[in-house]
Amino acid sequence: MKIATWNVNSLTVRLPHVLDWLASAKPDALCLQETKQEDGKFPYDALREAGYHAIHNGQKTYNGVAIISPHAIESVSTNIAGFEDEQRRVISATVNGIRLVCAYIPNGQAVGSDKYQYKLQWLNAFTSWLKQELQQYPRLAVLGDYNIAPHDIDCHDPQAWQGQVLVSEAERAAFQQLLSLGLHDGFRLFNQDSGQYSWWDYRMAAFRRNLGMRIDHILVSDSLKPHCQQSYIDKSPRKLERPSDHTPVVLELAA
DNA sequence: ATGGCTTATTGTATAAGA
Repeated sequence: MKIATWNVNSLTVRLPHVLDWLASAKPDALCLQETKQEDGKFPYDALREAGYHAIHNGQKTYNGVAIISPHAIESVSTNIAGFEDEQRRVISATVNGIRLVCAYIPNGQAVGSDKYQYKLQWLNAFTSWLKQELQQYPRLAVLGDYNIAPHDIDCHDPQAWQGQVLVSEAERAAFQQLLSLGLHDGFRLFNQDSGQYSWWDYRMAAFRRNLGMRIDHILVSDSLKPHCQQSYIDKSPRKLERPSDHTPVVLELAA
């Protein structure tokens, strides 16, 4: 079972990259964030022709999340139960007996801003909700763009970024709260190196210089952890023409 | 040097991302 997450920064623009990546990587499930389109514009037909089922929770211009799989996608739910939110940031479903939560966690813009407060409130609601989801679905993975670099080694310049959004103490504490539910950073089960990033700014030739952040993560539950076999960041789509600023993160589990 | 680039919008500049 190969699962992956990718913030595509507009599926309208990135559909060719997604179809190419599906064909070469052959994931059992791919979670997308920032599709930036309403459900009526989602490319169900193109994906079906490529052999994939898909579910989408979208909106115009911003946000939007999807799960794509060649297998049956069951027990679909959207958003965070009990949390009023106009923004389409969560979709969940069961594939091959594994509960997949696809999440686009708010960016937060700047520490102390209204959007930062929203991010922290959102994370609080998300964590409370996931605690219940884990009881119902012990075999669970949370895949997405967390907009949090959990540790200094996940940031190319921790000194310059100290206290800023994506790395602030409150955001990192919220990430640790998620882990305290019995979740584990899938990538770090296999790789302890610094310089391992999933996002690079479009500006400053950041990708070429590897000035990035590791903010896209796959968290796995206690029950799934023993089945994890490998995890890696696939930088190849970031090298294409007109890439997303994020690149896929992959986790492989024993069948 | 607080910018640089990319996307979407009913645009011809602005907002947002991270």
